Amino acid sequence: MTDDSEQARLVDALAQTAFVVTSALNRIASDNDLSLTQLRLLGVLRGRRPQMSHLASHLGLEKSTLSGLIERAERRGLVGRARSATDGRAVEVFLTEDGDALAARVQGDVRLAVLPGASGLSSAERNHLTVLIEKLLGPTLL
Amino acid sequence: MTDDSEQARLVDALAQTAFVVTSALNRIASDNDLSLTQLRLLGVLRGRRPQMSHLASHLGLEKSTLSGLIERAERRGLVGRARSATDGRAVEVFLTEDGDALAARVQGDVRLAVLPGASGLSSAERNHLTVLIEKLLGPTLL
DNA sequence: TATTGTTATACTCTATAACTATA
DNA sequence: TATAGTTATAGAGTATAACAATA
Repeated sequence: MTDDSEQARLVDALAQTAFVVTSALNRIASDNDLSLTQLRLLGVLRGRRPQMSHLASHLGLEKSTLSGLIERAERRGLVGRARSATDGRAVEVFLTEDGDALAARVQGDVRLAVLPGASGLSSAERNHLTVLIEKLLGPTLL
Repeated sequence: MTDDSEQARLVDALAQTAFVVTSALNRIASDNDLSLTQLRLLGVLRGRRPQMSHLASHLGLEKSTLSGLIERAERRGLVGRARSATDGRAVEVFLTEDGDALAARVQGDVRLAVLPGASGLSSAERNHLTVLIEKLLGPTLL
């Protein structure tokens, strides 16, 4: 096999992985009345209490986009906002009790969704796959 | 390592792969003034001339969603629509010359984007990774 | 009647630009 | 002046429901 077609096959496999995993995440989000972005938001907020600005850059969103996102999540009772005690301009975001419970449920759903696919691999293969992915993503992050 | 934490690590690696690859695809799409959905659309249309209904189910979209998507792509001169010769209800979609050229460029960009990450792996590792991903996605598709 | 596609409507996500308040 | 956040505006993507044309 030439290096070129190897490359193409890996690219296709990665792209397909992205679409399949994203589809699964989208379905899980939908089943819980969430968008994919809100699912990410809940995941990021577990155990954290970031400022709006930090959260925006972590999610790769504009601050105005995040304002809207948080506004809708807050209206649904999933997150709360509080003025920072040390910086009068800053606002901290946190999960409510309901939001944390939902985040926990969603995380469980995600793990369940991967189970059937993973069961086709041996334990050694799963570990090897994990290591290879980590090695691929590690240095340059594409 | 317990099976549970193995599982969690694989799930995390897959989710991270999805986000990283999706981010890269989004950036490439943006650089070419496309949305991620339009990038997918161009990829799917290369060398094909599907009906609206088939295209919608292939992309996992509602027919009304696809109508809007195609309408915008058509307005930009990337795709065309034509009534089916054999079924007066059906509409076929195809890439214009401009659309095909853009699709080719985008495909090249995607391959370039994966290069740096892939270069951290040996040829044998790349092939093994590809095989494992294909095995994971193959049977159940999550 | 069933299928194919479009249109109307509504909501989320997204960005840019203008604004307010604080540092 | 610079930073943190919100609001106004606009456009894309998405779905549901109602509709028209064809099978």
